[in-house]
Amino acid sequence: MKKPTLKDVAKEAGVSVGMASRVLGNYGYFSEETKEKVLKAAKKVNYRRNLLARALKNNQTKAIGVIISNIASFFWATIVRAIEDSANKSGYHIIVCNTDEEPEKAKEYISMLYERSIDGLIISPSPRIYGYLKKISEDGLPVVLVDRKLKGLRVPTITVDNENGAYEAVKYLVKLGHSRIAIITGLKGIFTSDERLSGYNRALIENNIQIDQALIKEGKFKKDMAYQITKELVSMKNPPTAIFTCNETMTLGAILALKEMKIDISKDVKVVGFGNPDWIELINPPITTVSQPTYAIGTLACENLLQEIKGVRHDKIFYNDIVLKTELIIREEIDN
Amino acid sequence: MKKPTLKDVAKEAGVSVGMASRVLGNYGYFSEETKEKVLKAAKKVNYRRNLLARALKNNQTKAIGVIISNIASFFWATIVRAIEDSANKSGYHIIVCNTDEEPEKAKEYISMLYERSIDGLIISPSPRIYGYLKKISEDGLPVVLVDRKLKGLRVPTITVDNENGAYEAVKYLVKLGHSRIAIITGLKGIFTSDERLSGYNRALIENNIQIDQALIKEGKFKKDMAYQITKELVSMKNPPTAIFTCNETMTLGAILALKEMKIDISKDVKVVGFGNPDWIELINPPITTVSQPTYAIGTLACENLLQEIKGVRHDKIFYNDIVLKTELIIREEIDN
DNA sequence: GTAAAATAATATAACGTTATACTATTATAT
DNA sequence: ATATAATAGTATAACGTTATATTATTTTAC
Repeated sequence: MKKPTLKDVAKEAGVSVGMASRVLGNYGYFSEETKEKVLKAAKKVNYRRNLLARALKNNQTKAIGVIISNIASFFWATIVRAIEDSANKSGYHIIVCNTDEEPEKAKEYISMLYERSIDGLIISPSPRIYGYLKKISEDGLPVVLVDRKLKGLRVPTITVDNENGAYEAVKYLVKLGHSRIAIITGLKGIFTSDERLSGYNRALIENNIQIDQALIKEGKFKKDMAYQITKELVSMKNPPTAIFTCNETMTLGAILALKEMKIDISKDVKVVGFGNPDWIELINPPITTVSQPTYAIGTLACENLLQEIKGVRHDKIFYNDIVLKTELIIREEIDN
Repeated sequence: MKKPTLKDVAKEAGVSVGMASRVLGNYGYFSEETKEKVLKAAKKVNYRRNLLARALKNNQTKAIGVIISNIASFFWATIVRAIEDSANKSGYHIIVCNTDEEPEKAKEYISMLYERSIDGLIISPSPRIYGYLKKISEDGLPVVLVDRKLKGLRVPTITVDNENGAYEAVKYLVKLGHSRIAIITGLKGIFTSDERLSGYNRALIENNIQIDQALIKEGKFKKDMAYQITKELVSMKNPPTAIFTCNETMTLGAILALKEMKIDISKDVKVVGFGNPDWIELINPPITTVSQPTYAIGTLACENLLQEIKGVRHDKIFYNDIVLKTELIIREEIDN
């Protein structure tokens, strides 16, 4: 019933607890004879080490906290999968926390993770928790930001070039002849939302297209909001001829709205989306999207965190700020 | 730098460690005066409890292991999200493990989770690890199976009615006039695969349709395999007029193959799929799918596990075996 | 007014490790 | 032959909690 401990192994082998620990941990001095006795005893009593006790003693839990908005999305599920793969390889495990973009939830989770003595934290932060993160990071906890930067936080950061990704996408639409291009943005204030909006603006300005505030709508990364907004956009007196959606979920919402309204997305209203989940290929006629290397983002985030955990981290001036490239995947046949 | 402990609080408040623990834990006797001193001291030294130490002492980690095939899929991501929501509400956290259906990985994870002293395990099992699970469950670890049953394991189980779901889907195809219906199954031996195949068989037999082994293909739950198999099916001398795909990933693969081959899925080859992610709505013309209550599955799994963790669990004859209903979502206009 | 009961606080022993200090025995070097 | 170093092992003290036994004080009861 009760789990066997080192004490049980030691008793069975007829040695001290310390000796058993040495053999099983393979450090310090012990004779061949003792080794065999201990190993046999461990097997006999069916011993398994208690990582909890070890964590308390060694002051490292081999646990990594992961705070994101919502695992139930293609983007984050892929990143988290990559993080877990990478962490597991190094004997770490991850604790996944979903905030739904609510700062209060994030704070609670950070607090909980701190109490659980995680060795490091990977977080997709909102500016609202800047102070919290700053404190926790300066307190000595290794932190890596993923998908979003946070000005002032000098910690490794893995992002993609959102501004340029959006710029390329919108420029592409301009090249196709569009001048009334709407954008459905993410939640205002979030790094990726703002950067993608910047890219949108730059593409328009560079092409001397007047920015129309009526075409800039905040979809908050939500499918249903994008769905609603799309319907509204199309119903305008002077509707856009193209819509740029700022994440995959909103791309889905927009497409569903257009489909329902029987609008031809190859002619009447073109859609280009940020994010490239595998089901994008289902859209008919096909749409162009901005692809992000999601799995690589997760891997890099974890690898950088493990680096931080291992190495000298604080009072350091240099830190990684990795910006990965996006790729514009053009899917329609261009004949104009 | 170092985290403040109860010792620091006690020293600051001028009381014993035990007293500080009592006040903060709100148990046993303590005076109003002491209470205030301790609370003030805790705030002053910025005390945060150490859940690791508590876990070691109390012999409960408030950690739940979750072993699934792959979080990077709509189905599992939703279930895991539900589990996390439910666990978090009760002060638990989850450790997610991806096996990719490899029994060796599952065994390693179970071993790791055991060493980490999880309080309970939610697992989507393969028959290959029956022995392992049996042992660990009889050893006293609360276990709940999710999505798949395992004969002989007397632990709470949350599944959907796979057999009936598949039966209804195939019956629907028969009703539409199809008699050459192919099935792309999941990994052989896995509960859901076998049950869905059973439902397929029953629907055909009941309708006096000869079962043709050439139309039964193992897609192993993989998109690429379903893609390949679909191409092969269509290229047969006597090809099927309908395909039943056994999970959402394979539905995607099949549809992409048919699309690429320019096959009309409303006439030439009909597709009905098990699983109903939100992007299904993108498919044009629409297809019929079997919908599962994914979020509810996760919630129930976690709630049942928490029940097990709390209550008397062993030597018990009765245990929950919850089978949720699926729903056939018919999307094409029936005009024949 | 004294016994019993309730309250308040402390000291100590776990939980299962690992690291350190220490003792005892060999092996090596001069 | 003896000092030195390497080897083998034990005992003990942490890590930060919480529960228990213990002592001391106050309150209540009859």
